[in-house]
Amino acid sequence: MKIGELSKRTGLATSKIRFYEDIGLLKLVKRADNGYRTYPPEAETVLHLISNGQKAGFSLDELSKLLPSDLSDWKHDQLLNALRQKLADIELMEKKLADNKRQLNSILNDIEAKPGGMACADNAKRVISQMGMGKGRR
Amino acid sequence: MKIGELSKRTGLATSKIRFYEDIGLLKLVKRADNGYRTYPPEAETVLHLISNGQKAGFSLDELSKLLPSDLSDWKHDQLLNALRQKLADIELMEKKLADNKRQLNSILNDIEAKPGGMACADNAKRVISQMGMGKGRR
DNA sequence: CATAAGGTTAAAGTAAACTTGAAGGTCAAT
DNA sequence: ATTGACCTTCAAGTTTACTTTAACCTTATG
Repeated sequence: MKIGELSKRTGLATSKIRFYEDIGLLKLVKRADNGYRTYPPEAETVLHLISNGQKAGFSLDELSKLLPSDLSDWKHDQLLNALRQKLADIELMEKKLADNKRQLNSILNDIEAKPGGMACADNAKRVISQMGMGKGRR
Repeated sequence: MKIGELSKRTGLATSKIRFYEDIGLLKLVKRADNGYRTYPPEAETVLHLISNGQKAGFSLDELSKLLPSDLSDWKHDQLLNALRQKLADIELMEKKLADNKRQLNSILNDIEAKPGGMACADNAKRVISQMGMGKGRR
């Protein structure tokens, strides 16, 4: 298929598809006699893998190391490990969020229970300050 | 505290902390007589919130709309609102994380459950078709 | 007093992931 | 044969999120 059809099938802009080729991420492409790009149906699969990989937090650089040019060459184990690592990261973050949520809820309950108090605001500030969602390195 | 201490406490580069101030994301800062930035302890909390917000998939732009501008100026009424807002923020983060996680899990499950004689390429296609995610817009 | 360590600014540079623009070639239909 | 849709390349522009650089000021220490 030509790039326009691939674009419609995947919902990705043609510029994006050409860009992925430029950076060596999408290698499943030949040229027709007129110079037009021609894609096998597999290309659609690869593009979906790329999009979903990005949604799951992978950079294009990571993806180009993970995805093979040929799907039958898929580095199965490598991909599995990478996916499991991302999943672990997310689960850790969910835990922290749940903790923070629980703390916030208890603060809210306290404040709503005794509206006149002056200490409650200070207390709230204290708890908020302790809301260590872990050391935030990126 | 001065910027160096805040940097050490949070693990964030001083350039990053100044940058967050530049774009109006970190407003918890005064100036000493010598011109040095001076931060209240709450600044550490806010920076952790920012880092973790980013990890949860928020852009700095989204975060500057979500985060309270001044933790130290919170009054009782505002505190309640801020807490409720924060709770809503966290729930939003949880949704994003759940989204990411669902994405990853569906990929993982399908790859792990790879039926015996199925070729990698075919399996990959099956994975994609079952992701139901359709067209990868971001 | 000298010097290092740490603070200040403004501006420029970087990297990722694209998009846009210009100038043009190809193809199907009227 | 001309229009319009679709294709090409290459370069330059954009956005986000920072870092680096340069020149300079302030504070602590030997």
